[in-house]
Amino acid sequence: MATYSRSSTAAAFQALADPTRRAVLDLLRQGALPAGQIARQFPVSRPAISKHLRLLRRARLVEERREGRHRLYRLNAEPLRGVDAWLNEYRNFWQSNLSRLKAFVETEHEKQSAHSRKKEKSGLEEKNGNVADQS
Amino acid sequence: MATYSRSSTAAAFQALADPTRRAVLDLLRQGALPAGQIARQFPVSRPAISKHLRLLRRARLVEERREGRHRLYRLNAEPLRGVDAWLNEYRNFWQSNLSRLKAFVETEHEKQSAHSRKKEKSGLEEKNGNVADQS
DNA sequence: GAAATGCGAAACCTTACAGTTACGTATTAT
DNA sequence: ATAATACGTAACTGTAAGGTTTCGCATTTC
Repeated sequence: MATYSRSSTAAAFQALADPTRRAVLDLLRQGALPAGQIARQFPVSRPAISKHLRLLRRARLVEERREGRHRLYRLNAEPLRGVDAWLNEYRNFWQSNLSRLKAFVETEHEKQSAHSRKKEKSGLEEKNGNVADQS
Repeated sequence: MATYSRSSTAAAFQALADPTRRAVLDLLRQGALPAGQIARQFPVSRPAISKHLRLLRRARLVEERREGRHRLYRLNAEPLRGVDAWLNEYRNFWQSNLSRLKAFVETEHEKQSAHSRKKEKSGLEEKNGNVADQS
């Protein structure tokens, strides 16, 4: 697909995929920096960083401000709110909550396949329903 | 770069970059599903979904369990904890906190470029220091 | 056993992207 | 004016990604 949703959140997700870009954002958390000083912190060429910055700017995760012959890049965390909101729907899942459910479903499954193997008719929707119970 | 950090968090970030994969995870929040039923919900071919699932599995965001001739995929949100942790460092930035700082820096800059343009010697580190104060 | 079902893997194509070097352009310094 | 600085852009390369169609392999069903 690759062009599914052009929301700013989607752009943020895509921008965050690259570890160098995440590191650039990490760096900018401590204050705005000119492109050159950013590039100096990474084992890649300046144009490479320039391109990362352009992508980050497209995702509105950084803002550029021309300052004489410098170009200062400043972090704009606002698009990360969308990322956070998406993640929010998953918070329940990584608490002990799911671990217990997971264990339950698995032992349940082993019991079933261990002694009554023949009546495995619609085991699909069954499991489906089970797991859905966690919400 | 593209092979910078092989941590599971990095893999998660990369997996989340694709909107289809995020949608698959959203779907699986409601319960485990076999590949076919997942594929049916998307306007792409089944093998395409298969590949997405493989990537998600590599990132440990889903777990596969063979169930007769089905393969059930279940959400595993645990790797998202790393994503959340990364994001955590940015939470302060999208609160009113930064907005005020941002406004301050900008008016400060306009004042400076408006009346004393000549003594702009090391305005770089200066600004740098300013913005760093937000932490 | 033969047919049907449910998938993954292979082979292939196209586009995106991270990286490079070389060049152009604007700004400050001399 | 000239040189140096600080960048971005262009052009090119290699590789990974997402997509498709074709094929093959288990597992049920008949």
